[in-house]
Amino acid sequence: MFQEKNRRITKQRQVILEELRQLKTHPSADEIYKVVRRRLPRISLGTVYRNLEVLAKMGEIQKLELSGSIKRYDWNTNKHYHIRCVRCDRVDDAPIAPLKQLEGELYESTVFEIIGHNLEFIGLCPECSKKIGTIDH
Amino acid sequence: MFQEKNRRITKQRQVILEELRQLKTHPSADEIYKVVRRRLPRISLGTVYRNLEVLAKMGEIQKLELSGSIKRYDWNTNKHYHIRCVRCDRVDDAPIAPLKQLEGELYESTVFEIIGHNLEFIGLCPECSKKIGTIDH
DNA sequence: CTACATGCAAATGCTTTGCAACCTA
DNA sequence: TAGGTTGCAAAGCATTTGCATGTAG
Repeated sequence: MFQEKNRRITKQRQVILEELRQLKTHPSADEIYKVVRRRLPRISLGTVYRNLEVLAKMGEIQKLELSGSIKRYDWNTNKHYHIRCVRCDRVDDAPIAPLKQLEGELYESTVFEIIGHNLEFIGLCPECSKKIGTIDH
Repeated sequence: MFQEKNRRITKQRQVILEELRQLKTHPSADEIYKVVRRRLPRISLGTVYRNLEVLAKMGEIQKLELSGSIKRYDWNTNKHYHIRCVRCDRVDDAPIAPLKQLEGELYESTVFEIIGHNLEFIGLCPECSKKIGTIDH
């Protein structure tokens, strides 16, 4: 069901997973590529993308559904929320418990079949906050 | 403050705004382009993008912060939530009141300076739900 | 008149894909 | 050895940008 295809354990796949788990941040494919390349200098960006996709499908990692133009990946596969810096795009976990009753509230008032929800906070990280001084743009 | 520059009322800008308000959906730049081109055949996609940006800065429309790879625009400038079809990317309003206490909950437990939040529901629109029959992929 | 705006095309940034060579099970 | 996987390069797609020309105020 979850594994329609025979997945293989390749060096590339292993290292990508290890490095992502060690980072403990929410890196983009390119950030993962840069780190992994230290151990596997010949790896290609395409392979990183393909493996992140595969690992997500396997349930080993989580592909984040965030606004913004780049995809990010999370070693933590549990459902949780995030907060993103509008200025530098840094992403942290948002320490707030999952809202379980939300989807039920919507149930009777939408024609959609609800699958889930994403909650994302927007803000300024300490560094950017310092640089800007105040929130105005 | 909101209008650092002298904005001009051009034919293009007018038509884009009118058409967006008439659509009452959550169109992408390209969808708006297709519609506007019926009235202004020589308009360019670049102009559509530039004007959507300007109109959003002017507060006439809202640029939506949704996950997924394309930006969408909303004639409704009030804060509200959305539900997006995972399959066809259709976006509807989510009829649920804004959660006002959310950001306060986070206030003490994050190092970020919170600006706001986005809540997005994910689901299947009636059409896609019919086609698929069930949620499994 | 003079900024701001437009059309056009080229460029950008992120992601995906085709393909031959290469491995893993 | 069969079929998934890789590296490489090219393609894809949404969006942005440079520039000469056009136009609103």
